[in-house]
Amino acid sequence: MEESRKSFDAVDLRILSILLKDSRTPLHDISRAINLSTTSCWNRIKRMTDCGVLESYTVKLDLAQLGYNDTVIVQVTLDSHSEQTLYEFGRALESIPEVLEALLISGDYDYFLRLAVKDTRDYERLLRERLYTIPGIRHSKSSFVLRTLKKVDTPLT
Amino acid sequence: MEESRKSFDAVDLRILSILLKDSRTPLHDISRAINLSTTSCWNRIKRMTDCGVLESYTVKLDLAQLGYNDTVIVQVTLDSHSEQTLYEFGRALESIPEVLEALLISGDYDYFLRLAVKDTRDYERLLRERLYTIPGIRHSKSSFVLRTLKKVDTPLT
DNA sequence: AGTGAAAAGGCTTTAAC
DNA sequence: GTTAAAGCCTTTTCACT
Repeated sequence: MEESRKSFDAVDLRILSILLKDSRTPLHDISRAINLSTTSCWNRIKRMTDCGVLESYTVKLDLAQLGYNDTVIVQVTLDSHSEQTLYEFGRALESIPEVLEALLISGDYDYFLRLAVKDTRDYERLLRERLYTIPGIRHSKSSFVLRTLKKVDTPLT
Repeated sequence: MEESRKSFDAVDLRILSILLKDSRTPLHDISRAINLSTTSCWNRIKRMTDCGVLESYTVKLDLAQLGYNDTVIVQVTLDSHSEQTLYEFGRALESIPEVLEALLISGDYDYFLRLAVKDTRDYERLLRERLYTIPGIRHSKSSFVLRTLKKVDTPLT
């Protein structure tokens, strides 16, 4: 973590794009794809790792095969909007594995939650045992995801 | 892609958990962490790759460093809910890189979109030039993400 | 399913240009 | 920015339990 440059050229982006599709693509293949030596590719990847734009290497999993067949969007309104309440709400959500995403939203001082649940029974249990036990929830509204039209992690193509 | 078993034991999940944190963890380190030979680890990973639960190896990027500082949630209602309209809506969203997520939701026949934008000007441009040009949008409501309390990809710890 | 050990291949560094 | 080469580490295969 030495460099902190924040400019990336088109070649950098092409490398990231390749790594997004398959992070185990050999350097040799990357260098051929973008017409650059393997050493240059390596230096660019190292620079992007050091400056943090390339945060980590990970895997993508099929949640359905792990039993998580449904996604639920829950909109929540809290009683209070103090920093204290927000902090405790965040802490509580952190400890619930099924809460994949929790966003504080402008406008109505609402929260958007995205949950991964096994089925409707699991969803009901989660809401009753884990979510509604969090103090300070004034109101909530759930929507089941019927279809995922698109899901990507970055605007990079 | 030969096997299609859909049962995974605790050891499989531990391997996935390690790969989620760092997909470049050497097999040797994984095997030490779970008390299993490298070959067994390799066989389990291969099995999970073949059956598709381990979809792909990828990287996590820092979107802010790439210039995408803001996230916007857009809720959309369409004029028609026919399969044809849905299909064309999905196609149009597919071609907009900034649309990271598009979900068809139960209840009001609404869509949830999650957009990555550089700033408010970029958001305004995106809405005016790309989103509102899609035919069939009856109504939309935007919310800026003020804070991300939590964001993970799986319920696995 | 499991193991250890050998073979194959990719990563990383260095050096010279 | 380039190529080339060496050493190291990881992945992959194989023979066997």
